Amino acid sequence: MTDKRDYRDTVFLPKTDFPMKAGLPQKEPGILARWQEEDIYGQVRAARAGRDTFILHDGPPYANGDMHIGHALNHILKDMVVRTQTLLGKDAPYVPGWDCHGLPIEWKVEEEYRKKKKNKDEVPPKEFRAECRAYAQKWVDVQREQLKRLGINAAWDRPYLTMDFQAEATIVGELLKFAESGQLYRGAKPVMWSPVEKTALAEAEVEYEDIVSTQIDVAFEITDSPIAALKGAYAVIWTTTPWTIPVNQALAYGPEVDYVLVQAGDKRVLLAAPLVAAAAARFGIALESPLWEGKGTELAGTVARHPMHALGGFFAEPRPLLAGDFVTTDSGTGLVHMAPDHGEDDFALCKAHGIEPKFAVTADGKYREDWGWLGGQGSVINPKFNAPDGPICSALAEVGALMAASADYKHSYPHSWRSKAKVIYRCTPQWFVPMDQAREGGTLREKAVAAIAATRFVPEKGRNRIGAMVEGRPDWVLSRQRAWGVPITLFVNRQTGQYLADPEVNARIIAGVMAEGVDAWDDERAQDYLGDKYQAEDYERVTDILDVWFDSGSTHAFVLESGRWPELRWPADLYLEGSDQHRGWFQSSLLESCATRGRAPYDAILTHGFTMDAKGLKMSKSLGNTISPLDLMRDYGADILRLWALSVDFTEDHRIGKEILAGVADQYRKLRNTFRYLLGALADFSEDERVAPEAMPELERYMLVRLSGLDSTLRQAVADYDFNTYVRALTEFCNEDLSAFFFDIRKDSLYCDAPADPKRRAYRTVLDVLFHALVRYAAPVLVFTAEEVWQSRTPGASVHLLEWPELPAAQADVAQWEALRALRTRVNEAIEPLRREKVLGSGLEARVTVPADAPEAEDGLAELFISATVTRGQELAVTRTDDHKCGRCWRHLPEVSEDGALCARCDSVVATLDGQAA
RNA sequence: GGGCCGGUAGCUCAGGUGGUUAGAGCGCACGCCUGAUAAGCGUGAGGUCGCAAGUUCAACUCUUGCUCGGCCCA
Repeated sequence: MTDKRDYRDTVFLPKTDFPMKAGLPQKEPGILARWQEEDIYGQVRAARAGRDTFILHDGPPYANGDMHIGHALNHILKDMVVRTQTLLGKDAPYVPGWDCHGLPIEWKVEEEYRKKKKNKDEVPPKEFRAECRAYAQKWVDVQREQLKRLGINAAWDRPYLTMDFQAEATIVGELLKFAESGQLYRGAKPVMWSPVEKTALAEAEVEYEDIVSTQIDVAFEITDSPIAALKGAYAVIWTTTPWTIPVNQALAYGPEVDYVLVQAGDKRVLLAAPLVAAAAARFGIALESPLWEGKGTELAGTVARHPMHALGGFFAEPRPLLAGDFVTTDSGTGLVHMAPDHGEDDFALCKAHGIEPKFAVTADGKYREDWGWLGGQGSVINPKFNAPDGPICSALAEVGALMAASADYKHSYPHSWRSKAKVIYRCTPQWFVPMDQAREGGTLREKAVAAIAATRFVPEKGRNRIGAMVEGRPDWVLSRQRAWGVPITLFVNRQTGQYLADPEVNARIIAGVMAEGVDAWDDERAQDYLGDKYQAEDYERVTDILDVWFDSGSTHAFVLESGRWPELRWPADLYLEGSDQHRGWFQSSLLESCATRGRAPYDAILTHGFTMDAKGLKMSKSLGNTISPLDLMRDYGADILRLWALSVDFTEDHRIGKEILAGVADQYRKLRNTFRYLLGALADFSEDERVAPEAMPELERYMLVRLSGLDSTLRQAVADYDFNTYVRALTEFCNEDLSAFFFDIRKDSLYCDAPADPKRRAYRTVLDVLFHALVRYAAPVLVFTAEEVWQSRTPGASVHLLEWPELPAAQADVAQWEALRALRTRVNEAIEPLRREKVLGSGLEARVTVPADAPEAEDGLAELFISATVTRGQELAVTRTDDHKCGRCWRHLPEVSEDGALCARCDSVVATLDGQAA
């Protein structure tokens, strides 16, 4: 025994084939293929059949283009919700969907036509819609594969599409519920209108860009006023849209604004006092001291006339000065010209005074042929048309009404986001849902506000955001003058202007759309739908289509309620989308459902922020800072992307970039190694080895208590949808409690104690408990890695069928252990200087003296400190031990006769092993 | 331009109702181990808590303004 024997082969080291290096980009597709082959989604459904359900209703992404980082984040979060609920034992089905109608797809198809020099208007609508349908289907298929790759567990072979005939029929049915209950009206209203696309645009279809416009000052002669000084003077208005002057019908002043009358050359002009200097600069003449001053309210009853009054007719009518709260002294003259056809404020103010819009500008942006001034001319968005030397300004100059004109006003102006062309406000007949119509149970607005109060918001601030929007929003404009969408299936009586709301007719319409889709709404079938009671020639068949937000706002009806997905139910437990959807889907669903069912289609709303680049700036193609989830999955793997999404504070805007991903990858490696250690340390573990918690050493029992603490933290995090806390708690537990503490201390026992030693058996029992808990905790996050870990120990059924772990109850003196861990930290601090001085290297060489009143550990402090002998004395001190080093366990113990000899424990273990070998 | 939200160490995040030297993990530096080894352990250095005023005995925490960024709207 005196020869220096190498005891390496008597030490029980961890044994595993589980690789340290993940190789996720290569490995994940294989796991995915197996899940698909074995129908993992169906297996989970079967495993949870009959349990309480948790319904997350998927908000449909638009079927246009590749998956981007926002889609990835959103779907990872949804998958995390579904998987954690499933882990908790709920039946949480997930039916994905896509939004398929709408302008962007239509535009893409038109673009194809333009490339082929084909005119869209020559293509039969039916054919055009078929191409839109095919285009949408193509991107549904592309996005489906991309989302699958993220490891999202969903009913990928049974998604919902808003263009399914059943969906289209349900949307029509929902619209007709509005009709039958009288919650629709046809009105005229200025809406955003694109003269290029000849259609009304939704706010979402408009973007703002800086442009330079012509600004003009126009003098309106005052013909009558209670203030004598104003008669014969000129009210001067300022505008950046000269083309609206031919449609002017009134002027507006601010009631609280101070006005002055000043001499401007040969004219006396009226304008706001604070703006005199700026106006003088534009006019290029001095504006002399006031001839009159007064408050806006004094201008009531003042009447002016249009500069082109000589044209007679419309232009000869009086232009009253009206009080408008929206008038400010920020710019212009403090007097605003009103064209109710072309501005929201204008429309509202004029309507209140009985002045109706004139519909002077046609769909393509020209004045209609019979218009008294500039009839047939335009387009009104053309800069030359509006220029200081253009037809409008020239005519105004001729009659001496143009005070100033210059093409130099820089401002932000709305443009169509597809054509990039300028848009205008234009009054057109549109279908509306009234927000404030008095009804049983309150107005739609009141119902929506009440529904918001009854909904849970995570984070809570979302309530305020959608609440403010609903309280302030105007009536819902439902109609679009486009081709690719669900038709507004209404018949309007040509005599009365009333739409038909006959349930029998409506039932036939719905049946028609169910059978043939939106193509069923055509003239040829009008009489079939109307039946015997009505004559087709008496009715106008509405040809507008529905705002796509009405489509998506109806998903709850055709997905949750229809029975086509029997695993679902109405209402949903949760809607989960980006915070932009407070204006979008959350709201359209809320309004649709409140109007037809009196409550929200969801119990809770979870929102996430947006993903910025590494510097916190938004991603855009023009900045070239976009990061594609497809690239990330190729380079890092889906599990890394998932870990990133679940590590950041998704409720706010958050960042992604190289450094951040490197950090996430480090975090991943640590988790992976924890599992690798568990697998290796548990090699050949069998049930015979298991020890009851009561029979375990204190350290093992303490670790079980720590684990149950982690368990509570994770459960709470799931309940709060606080995934950042979930991931952080999990990794910190692995790092601090396990790797740096428990595993490190018990290394000696695992390696050197006899397999049958009660301490080692207890340790391995706890490792087994840890394994089963941690692999489940990790499964919703690292879906691929958890499966790889699980399969490597227990090949067969998927880890994703398992339920939340049940932990053995254990007792430990936690306060005592906290004191011990604090002491351990102080000992480590004390060892460090000796390392610097090369007095010792390994902590096993440290002889530690602790204060007499220091806490004691069951198996001694040396084991806890991973040090040599520990004694008690006055204060904490460390010296190098005099004891010799055991040749097997490397501990320095008094009983070891010389370096390389064995300690009592090792001697016994080796003897047994030698005996077995012999 | 308006509404709402956010800006804590290199990174990701904690910091009830204002109260001693602002915390964690990772990364980094230095060191230990070489029987979890492209692993494990230890120690340490990093922050004028976006900026500026104000309220207060006391502010990362309250108020105002500014700034940067974001979403929505105009």
